[in-house]
Amino acid sequence: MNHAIVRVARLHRMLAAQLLRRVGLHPAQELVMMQLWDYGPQRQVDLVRMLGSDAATMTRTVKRLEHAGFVRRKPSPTDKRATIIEATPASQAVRRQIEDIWAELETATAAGLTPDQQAEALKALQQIENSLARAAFSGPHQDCRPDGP
Amino acid sequence: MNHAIVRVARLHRMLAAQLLRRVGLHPAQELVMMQLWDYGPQRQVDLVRMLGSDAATMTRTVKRLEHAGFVRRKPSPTDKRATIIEATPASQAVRRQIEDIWAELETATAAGLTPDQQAEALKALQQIENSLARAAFSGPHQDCRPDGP
DNA sequence: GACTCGTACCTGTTCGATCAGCTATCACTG
DNA sequence: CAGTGATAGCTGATCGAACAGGTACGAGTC
Repeated sequence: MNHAIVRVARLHRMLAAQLLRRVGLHPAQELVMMQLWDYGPQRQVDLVRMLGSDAATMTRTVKRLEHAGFVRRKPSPTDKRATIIEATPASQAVRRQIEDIWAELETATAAGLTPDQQAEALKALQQIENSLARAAFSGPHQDCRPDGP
Repeated sequence: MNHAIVRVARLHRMLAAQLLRRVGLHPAQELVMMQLWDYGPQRQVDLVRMLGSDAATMTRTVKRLEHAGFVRRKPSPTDKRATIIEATPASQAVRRQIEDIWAELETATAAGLTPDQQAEALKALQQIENSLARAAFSGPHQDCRPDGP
């Protein structure tokens, strides 16, 4: 199963990259945009939390998106540590395209599976996700001892 | 399904990285080693083909593995372009550990699924892999026309 | 032997993921 | 108010993934 997951992951990512290049985005950047479009302006930490990403990665991703003109940053009025990220009006121009790409990806993935099989596969994936999350986050404690002094 | 695949992929990779750090390897490096252990010395192209990776990536991965003492390179006796990669005797010391890690990963992944469900999930993954491969490699042809002159 | 074409590999570059280290701010406590 | 710890964000470094471009060799052709 490991090999299968690795290969599916790579192919899925590769196909996503291929499709996204049409609009000049890289994988992971479109997730940020979709998050912003769907839930409005928010802080980087919120993006990190929602996308399960990393703060350092998010910093650079946002920087690139800002440079490309897709997002804008403004200081939070209530917390001087935080910056609010929002999608620019210009970014709305590609929103539709990205949603189409996402749908195309979904179609390509599900091709060859009956609706029933799709539902089953989705359930299995979610179960696997839960198991992996448990193993990844609580498994390695091993002892719950950081490292001493 | 897209989101599920992305999350599972990330978690799976994260867990693999976590486990592999014990033996000082990074994700993808262990795939090369397992390939070499299972099928013996071979050329880089063969590794690339078997692992579905990229020639450039393989060059650097092999370089790091060589630097770490896990593999050795020797010129092919029959083809002066090619180099043969082989696992060093020293690498055998971690073979068992890596196989254990792989098994642990498999266990963590399958936890929460009955054997029947595992078989179903594996079949679904393979079907998805096929569909994605078709979409990724023959899909973007769009017309099979390179670009003219 | 010179040409051409494909193959095997390397290098440079860009991007995502992650770890470690750093600053600024906030919230809480004495 | 000063001290402390948590939080938000940035930067440097390393590694994998992928693309583009380049070198060296092999095989076939004329």
